[in-house]
Amino acid sequence: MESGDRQEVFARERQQHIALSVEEHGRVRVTDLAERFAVSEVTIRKDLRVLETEGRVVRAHGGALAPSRSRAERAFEVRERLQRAEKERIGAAAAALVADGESIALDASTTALAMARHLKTRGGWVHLTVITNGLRIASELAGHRGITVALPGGFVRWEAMSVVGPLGGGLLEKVNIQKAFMGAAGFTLETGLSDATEEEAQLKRLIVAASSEVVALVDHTKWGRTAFATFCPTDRLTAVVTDEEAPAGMANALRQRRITVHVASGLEKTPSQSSRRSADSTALDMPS
Amino acid sequence: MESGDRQEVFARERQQHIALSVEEHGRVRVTDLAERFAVSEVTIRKDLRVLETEGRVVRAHGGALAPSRSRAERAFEVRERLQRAEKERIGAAAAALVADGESIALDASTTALAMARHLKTRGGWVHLTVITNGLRIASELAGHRGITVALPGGFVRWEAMSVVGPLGGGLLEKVNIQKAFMGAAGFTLETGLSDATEEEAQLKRLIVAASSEVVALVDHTKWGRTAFATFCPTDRLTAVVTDEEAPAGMANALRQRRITVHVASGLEKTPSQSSRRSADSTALDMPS
DNA sequence: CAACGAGATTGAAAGCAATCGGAACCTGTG
DNA sequence: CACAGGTTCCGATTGCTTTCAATCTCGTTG
Repeated sequence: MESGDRQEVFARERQQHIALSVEEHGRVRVTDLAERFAVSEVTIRKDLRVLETEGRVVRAHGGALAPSRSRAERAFEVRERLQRAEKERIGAAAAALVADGESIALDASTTALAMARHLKTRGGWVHLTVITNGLRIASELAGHRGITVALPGGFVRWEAMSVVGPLGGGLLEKVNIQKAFMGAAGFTLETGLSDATEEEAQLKRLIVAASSEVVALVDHTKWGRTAFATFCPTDRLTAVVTDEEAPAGMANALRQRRITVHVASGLEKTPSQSSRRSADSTALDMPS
Repeated sequence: MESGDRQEVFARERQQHIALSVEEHGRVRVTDLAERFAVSEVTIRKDLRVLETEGRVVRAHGGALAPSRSRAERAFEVRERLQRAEKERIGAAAAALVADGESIALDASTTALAMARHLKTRGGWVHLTVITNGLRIASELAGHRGITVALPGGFVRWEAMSVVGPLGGGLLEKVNIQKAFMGAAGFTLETGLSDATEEEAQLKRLIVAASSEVVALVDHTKWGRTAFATFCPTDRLTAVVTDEEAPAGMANALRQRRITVHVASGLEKTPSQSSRRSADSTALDMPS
């Protein structure tokens, strides 16, 4: 950019070339690109980071690869990777709150997916009914002994692999749900649980309305944030499952409102014998 | 691939190859992989550990195995393999019958899944609406430019990864469908299209009722067989897409009833320029 | 028109993290 | 118990992130 004989090459322009190169060859290396465009490797890495957030390449140590899967799968997997460890723990703790014979609802969040995997692993169900608007969750749980899966009807939102829309009402108005386990994009005391899109929020409101109890599944990054559309006020919540880094002040405020706060710590390792009674080990007491 | 002139391969890339290898062969051995990628066995074991945490392989002494798929996935895959080549061709021919701007319905059959894959590949859609009760199809088509996917509500039948049940009515009573593409377990002139379970047939009847035209997707093994529940009488059919081995007599009888019979031969290869008019190349004339 | 500041782009440098394989040591399997 | 196979720890190397400052563009202001 500074001087010399090179022609002007805008950053954006260079990124396009990199993207094309990845498309063509399937893989590129940082060192090669730096040489080819006569810029530093730092700059190339910045370009790759931009392209990665756009979903056009997948970064790897030393370079980048062409994204293999379809757009929907990619978008979903990116979200799934974020705070994976926390979601895993939250999912395990939430799964422990479910008793055989219940009817529960799960939304289409990645945290609920983690929970579904734990329900699946636990096994031994005689009659568990799961209502979900998440295609991934439905696929995951289908065919497991003792688990019945129901989906509301509607349009498929590929960003979340979820079913939304006014058409979905039919099922949700007819069923009774004991506990709804809901992820969210934001969670504050004042606004409750909120999500990024109105259509997703609409369907979640229906789920909430059909449920006796509502359990929020929110890792610490969701606390204190507000997303576009609220679908569940704080007072409607029965319990909140979160991780250790959630702000203590807000957690205490929730307890004062008689909302149980389950903190899923990374320590508890009871994969097999965690019956539904013993597993909420860290509930109700949070250090500091 | 094997050795010698090995180019720099990113760790992530190598892991992808290992995962593919496991998927394909069902099992891999550490020593083989170490030789193939010209890295130490320690490194391969680290790769396998990563892939295991991602759930893509299951480690074992000496190597790794493909993760045992769920009952639902196994059942589905078995059906998918049967007459795969025929289903592939039928799917391609059927996809050629779809025009941009239409609303179509697909059932949860594996033949419809093959068709969906062709719709996806074809691309260039501006506004195609697909109503399906197949979870696999919905997942496959979601997120593709110009394609809107809708699902009826209901319970998930794991055997077919389909949505069934009386609750699903809501959506299907409100929408208009131009063409319904329906697989079947049996097809005769007298009984029409039939399926093995009543609940699946119930939902298909709703789809048929909501559609202007009905196109049957039936490979030759379905002809002349009758399954438990009929969901569409022969006279309701607009067209039938099948393969070359379908009985000529029955095909002619269909044509006499003014039902178009498309025979998907293995020869035609018109992936790009097959507009909706030209694509029924083998329709209406069946040799021998 | 010069001066100024906000914003974008770039890369040098320093510190951090991932990758890899060797070696010592542990473990599952026959 | 023998031993192939696995784990853990370590250091070397390479690549990555962050910080910070230099440079350039562009719009605004005096």
